[in-house]
Amino acid sequence: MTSARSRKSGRAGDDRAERGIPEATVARLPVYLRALTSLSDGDVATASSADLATAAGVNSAKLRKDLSYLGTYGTRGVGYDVNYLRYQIAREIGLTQDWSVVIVGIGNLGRALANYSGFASRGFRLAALLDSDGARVGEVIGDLKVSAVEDLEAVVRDNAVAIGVIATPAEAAQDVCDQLVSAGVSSILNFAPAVLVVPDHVDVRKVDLSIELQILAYHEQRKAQELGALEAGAV
Amino acid sequence: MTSARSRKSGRAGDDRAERGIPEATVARLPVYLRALTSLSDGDVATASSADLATAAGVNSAKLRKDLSYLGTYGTRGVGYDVNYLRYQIAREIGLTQDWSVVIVGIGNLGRALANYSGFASRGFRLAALLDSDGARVGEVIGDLKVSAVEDLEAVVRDNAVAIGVIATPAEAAQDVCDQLVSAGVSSILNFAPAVLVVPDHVDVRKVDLSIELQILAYHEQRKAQELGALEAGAV
DNA sequence: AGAAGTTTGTGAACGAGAGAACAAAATCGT
DNA sequence: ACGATTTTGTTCTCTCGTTCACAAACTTCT
Ligand SMILES: NC(=O)c1ccc[n+]([C@@H]2O[C@H](COP(=O)([O-])OP(=O)(O)OC[C@H]3O[C@@H](n4cnc5c(N)ncnc54)[C@H](O)[C@@H]3O)[C@@H](O)[C@H]2O)c1
Ligand SMILES: NC(=O)c1ccc[n+]([C@@H]2O[C@H](COP(=O)([O-])OP(=O)(O)OC[C@H]3O[C@@H](n4cnc5c(N)ncnc54)[C@H](O)[C@@H]3O)[C@@H](O)[C@H]2O)c1
Repeated sequence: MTSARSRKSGRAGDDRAERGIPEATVARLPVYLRALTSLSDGDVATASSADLATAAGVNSAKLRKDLSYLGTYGTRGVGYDVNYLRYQIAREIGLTQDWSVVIVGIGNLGRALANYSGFASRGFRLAALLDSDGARVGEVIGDLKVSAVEDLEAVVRDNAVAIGVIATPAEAAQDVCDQLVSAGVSSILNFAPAVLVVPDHVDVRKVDLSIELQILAYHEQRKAQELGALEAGAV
Repeated sequence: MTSARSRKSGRAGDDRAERGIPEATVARLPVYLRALTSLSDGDVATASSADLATAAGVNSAKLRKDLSYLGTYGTRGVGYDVNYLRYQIAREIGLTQDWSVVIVGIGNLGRALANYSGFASRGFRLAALLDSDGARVGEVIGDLKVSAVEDLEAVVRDNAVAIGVIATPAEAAQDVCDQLVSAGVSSILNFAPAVLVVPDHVDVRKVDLSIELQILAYHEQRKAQELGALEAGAV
């Protein structure tokens, strides 16, 4: 997994963006991208790290350090050229090319995802919607028809699909995941509350509503306790 | 914000779970809880840290350390009592009480969320569905009727709502957020692609599909580049 | 009872990330 | 031309999180 990661620069004289941006930074780049797009829409040509940091909701030092991993795209005393930086980040993330995506499990959530316009807006193209329920196959959502899950392998092959979205019940998730992986998908976004086991070369990210709510509940409870302790102390 | 955090134990002799579990641990507790529930359903009475770690998809040492923040609930040479540990985690997170939740923005996504059964299963009770679109008000989803967003304050007050879910377009998110906060909500789960500004005492967590896809795309691109470099090197 | 085998809880080493602080590099005003 | 001002890029320090490794504590077998 880490075979080629810690190698110091491949070719001589190529220190720029030395293959390997910290994970925490990668997770923030899309946020910066969004902030830049919003500034660009407002006809702002140049922005300082402080401006950008405010728009992105982060510390300005952190933002500058993040951007420094990509290269030196700013100008001291001036700031960053909004459109130029936007393009550089997009290129670094890989948004200058299109990505084909399949959604498996077209229930409540899958249908919402299929209808989501923000999907296509950033170079993510829906190649197919797949479901195992015969009653759902053939239904039209947006501009796509729901296909049978049996077509998965053909769809992935024909559309060079790299990213699979799982929106099935938890029980089916691992099975669907295995099918995706064996068809050649190497990135998976999982909405089902299940732990997925995948080979090393496959990336999995999960979105879990229930976990988010529980984290909020924990802090909410703590706030209440703190208040209680405060009142008790005041007596 | 950190006023009472670094104080050493409140009462004498009360070192157990000394108010303040690391954030990374808090985020994993719900995963452990899910693993325990699944084991309990399979009539497993006792599980070792290795068993649990496998079920939760984490390192066993990490799991043990996480659990040690709650107290010493395991037995050396044996493992953990599944149901006992399950209760302890649930209590620590605050799931032994019910939490009232409102969803604002009943479009594609909000409707899917409202239909989501996994919501209620863990002590999260939907108090209301709110939308600003008059055409949507009155529509029935699940066992709730969509209310006008003008009712927000009354709903929050009458149901002691602590958690608000935002599923409106990005443009409306900050405005809705402000309304929620001023009505008394102190935890917010945001699905809109917008940076929310809130007072210190309010917690915000975001779920952002677009960001997740972009992170996957970055790694996907890197994998492809690595492969390319490998082939070039082999020539 | 005592030896052998398990498994927890935690100290210590290591690594990653956040933020403060500042020198270097650019612009602007005179 | 040159000092004052702005703002980046980076170094340094500190905090937080992960993982290893092992003594302590428990069970089981003889
Ligand atoms: N609805 C939500 O708001 C929400 C929120 C968070 C998480 N989730 C999770 O997302 C998942 C989907 O939720 P939902 O509400 O859409 O459920 P759903 O029951 O409405 O839809 C599930 C769909 O998956 C299909 N399916 C089942 N097995 C399949 C298989 N092996 N291959 C292909 N398709 C299969 C079903 O036919 C159905 O259409 C669940 O795991 C749920 O826990 C949903
Ligand atoms: N649909 C998805 O799968 C998906 C996925 C990821 C993120 N999102 C995000 O979630 C949000 C909702 O997406 P959607 O597809 O459901 O959009 P949508 O347009 O279908 O629904 C938005 C709803 O919000 C309501 N609304 C607008 N302004 C409001 C206000 N001020 N107060 C109360 N209600 C208001 C609208 O009437 C509408 O019903 C968007 O920000 C979107 O970017 C959606």
